[in-house]
Amino acid sequence: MEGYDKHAFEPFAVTVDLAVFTVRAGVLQALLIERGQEPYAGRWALPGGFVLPAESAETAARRELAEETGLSDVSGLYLEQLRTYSEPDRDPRMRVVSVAYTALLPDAPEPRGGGDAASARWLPYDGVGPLAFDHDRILADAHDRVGAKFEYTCLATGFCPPEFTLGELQQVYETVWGTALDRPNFRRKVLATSGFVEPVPGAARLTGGRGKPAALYRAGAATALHPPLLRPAPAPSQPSPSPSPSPSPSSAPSSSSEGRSS
Amino acid sequence: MEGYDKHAFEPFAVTVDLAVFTVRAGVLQALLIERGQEPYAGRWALPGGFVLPAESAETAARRELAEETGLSDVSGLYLEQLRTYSEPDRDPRMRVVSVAYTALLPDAPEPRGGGDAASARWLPYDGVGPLAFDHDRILADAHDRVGAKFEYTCLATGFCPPEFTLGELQQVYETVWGTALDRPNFRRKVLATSGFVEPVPGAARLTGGRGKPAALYRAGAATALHPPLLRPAPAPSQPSPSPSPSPSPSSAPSSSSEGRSS
DNA sequence: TCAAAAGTGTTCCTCCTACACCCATGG
DNA sequence: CCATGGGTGTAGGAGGAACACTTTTGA
Repeated sequence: MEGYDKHAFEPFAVTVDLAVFTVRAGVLQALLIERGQEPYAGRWALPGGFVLPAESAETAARRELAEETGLSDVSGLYLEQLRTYSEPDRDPRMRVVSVAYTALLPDAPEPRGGGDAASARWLPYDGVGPLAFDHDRILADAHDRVGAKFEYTCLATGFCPPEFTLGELQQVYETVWGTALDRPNFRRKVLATSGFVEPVPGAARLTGGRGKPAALYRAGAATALHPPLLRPAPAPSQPSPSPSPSPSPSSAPSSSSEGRSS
Repeated sequence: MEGYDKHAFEPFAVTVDLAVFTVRAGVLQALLIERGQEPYAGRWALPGGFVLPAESAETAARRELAEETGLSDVSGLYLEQLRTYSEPDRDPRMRVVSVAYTALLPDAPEPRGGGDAASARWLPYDGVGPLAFDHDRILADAHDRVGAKFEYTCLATGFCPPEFTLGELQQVYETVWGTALDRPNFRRKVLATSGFVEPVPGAARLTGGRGKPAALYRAGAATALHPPLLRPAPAPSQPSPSPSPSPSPSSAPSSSSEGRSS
């Protein structure tokens, strides 16, 4: 087991793949690029690239994220390793082991990638067609993980701009989970968790013209939620999403993705 | 980004490292091997090895697990990918990217490795000296993850033999968490979660001579815990008698991992 | 008869849920 | 004025923590 020899074995390529999410107008969107070459030419795929010899996978992920989004400063963004995908046949050309990362962006600028990405675009997560390679599974795994982490971490503020209202934060939760939440209770839970959000003194914003102006908040220093903010249990037998009529025409509840992989 | 060329880049070695735990006599133990060569000669390290060209990382992990433990059938064991460690300097000899896995064994046989392991042994997790490479961090990450998963999965039965008593299951929890639990409440929680354990009809075992014989249970089919079995909040070093919101923000007890990267 | 460990019951308190209700703003 | 969305209050219930208590065994 100690016989290291740099070229005694078939070389592995090590890459990173990025599952980048944003919430815009109540819709969960993923950053995807269109492939120009075989295999999977014309299909959408996750952004990513090779890990360079002198950098860690996380450094590579952050570099790729900056290239694909065109953002100059990605240091404040949430970026977390998801898991590694290593099936021998996941890339038909050669052996590629890919370390997948999940990233969250606030209401997103158009990618307009400064990098080598052919055409990077935000696409709605629901109904995104079959992706190249095993990227469907990676994206679904990332979504599951984000949804689960919403329950017991302060992750959701990663989808929000620097200053946001509690209504916007709630909409982030509802979009990612695909369920409606009770506004008064959501409000109390968030405010009761010290360090989740902190008020911006005196500031308020008109939220779409009508209605009372909402107070503004910033993300706090906390990273964990004690106690957790559990999502409502899905109705077991009958998957009808909402028994009560929701007059809001915006986001369809999108009863997708309640199957954990792994 | 599409320029694949098998030898155009410095080759990466891809390995798996195994964090294998067991609970014996109320002590959490980890499977370690003693290194015979530089670097880190004489130090303890995690078992592991190269991923072969035709196998996935998970297959490699299962193969290594069988080799190091000497068990012929490792198909029923819990084995889960932990995360990937890819710092460029984590192995001084060459670039090695390692996919770490966590495995759980019931009260363990001596390793008596049939494989190439120099000397594999169970060592108590607490006070295990500095390990080779970054294996300290991997082992600590694995421990954190196992502890966290105990809260919302049925993982703990992976430490138990095929038939076990609730007292033994509770001792597994107490050993991994390092806290004492209330026996009546623990019992109720476990039995209230359908599919966590199922009784073995009519069977009972004398647990150490004295005391009433305990009923025996098998692991059930469930894999998730709803609602979760939360571990008691670590006692704050500063007991604040006031129920008013005293901002004690930090209180990150030990979690050496799993933070937001900034 | 005592110690030890399994198993049961009960009380109190916290948190979650669900709604009802008031406040501010634009049309 | 009313529709819309922000913000507050409150009653009921489910679940957890703490602890008293009974049962069954070996010494």
